[in-house]
Amino acid sequence: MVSNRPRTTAPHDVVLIGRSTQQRALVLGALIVAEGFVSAQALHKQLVGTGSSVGLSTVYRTLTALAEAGRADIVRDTNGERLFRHRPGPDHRHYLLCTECGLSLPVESGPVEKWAERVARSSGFANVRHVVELSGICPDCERQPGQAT
Amino acid sequence: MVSNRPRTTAPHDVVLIGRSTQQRALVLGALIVAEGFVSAQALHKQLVGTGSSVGLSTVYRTLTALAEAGRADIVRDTNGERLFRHRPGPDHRHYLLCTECGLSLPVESGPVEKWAERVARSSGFANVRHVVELSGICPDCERQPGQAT
DNA sequence: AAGGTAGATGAAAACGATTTTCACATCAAT
DNA sequence: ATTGATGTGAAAATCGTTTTCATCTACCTT
Ligand SMILES: [Mn+2]
Ligand SMILES: [Mn+2]
Ligand SMILES: [Zn+2]
Ligand SMILES: [Zn+2]
Repeated sequence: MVSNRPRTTAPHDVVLIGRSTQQRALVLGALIVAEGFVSAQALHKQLVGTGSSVGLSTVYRTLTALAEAGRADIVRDTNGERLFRHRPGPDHRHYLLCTECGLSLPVESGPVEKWAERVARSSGFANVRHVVELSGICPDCERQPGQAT
Repeated sequence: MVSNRPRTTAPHDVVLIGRSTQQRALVLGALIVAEGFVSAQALHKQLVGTGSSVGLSTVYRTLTALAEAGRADIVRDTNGERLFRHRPGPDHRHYLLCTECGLSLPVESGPVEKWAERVARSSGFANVRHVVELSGICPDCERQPGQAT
């Protein structure tokens, strides 16, 4: 039983999905820096803008893989576009998202978790998932309309 | 002040969005008969199959209008496809949806409504909406896998 | 019962996000 | 270094949905 821990270290953290490539490190790094929900396209534009050219397909593939590995959350905005957010810990959260400026506020979700579990148990359904998204206009945007990017 | 109530009656019910046309009656009728969540495309196929040819654009337009008028609920399935369901009353509900067969079960959502309202109030956000979707495998589908349409 | 017109329809094209293809590059184990 | 599995990316394909625009129609006014 020889130990075989990794020999290389990546900028932020080692990508734990498949091989460790430069592109995956870049995407993960950008996602972490983003500090909130971002679309694959926005992330791609930003990467290209910074000179770190990564293919759009690779951005999509990496984000999808991260989400499947539990390292990213996904929500859908009103247009059906998927927004990704880095999830540092293993904890599952819900956010209140400003539809004007994109600000996302983690909210206390205990009650809704308990409710979802109770409904799941009493229904007889198996493998019950839930999607809970709150959205509105944040105080800042409410005060100064039409200031968004 | 002369009263001007409608002079015609439609098969199921008068469509209360804009003009009353044959196509809208057909779409609404099909949506009601569907008895659950259906996609615009499925509804269109069914209408064409029954000989009642209605344009796909019209199906989309009608369903969107119904939803905006509060006469239909919309959920997004995992692929991002929109599913519509007729809403008879003015009450707002949430459903537990079987991802295998499409069965939808209305669930008791009092706690989640209260929670959403409390979060909205304490956040300072304006015009807060919520999307709450539960999905899983219904007992029947759990028992006999791969029986779906 | 016309006539006029804002509103509705539908076939086809446009859209836009995401996925797939496939030839080529590169990671990592030997 | 060799090598085979894996990842990459430009371009094309998908696919649900929206838009366009020429044509039609519901329905209000004469
Ligand atoms: Mn939750
Ligand atoms: Mn609700
Ligand atoms: Zn805001
Ligand atoms: Zn089922």
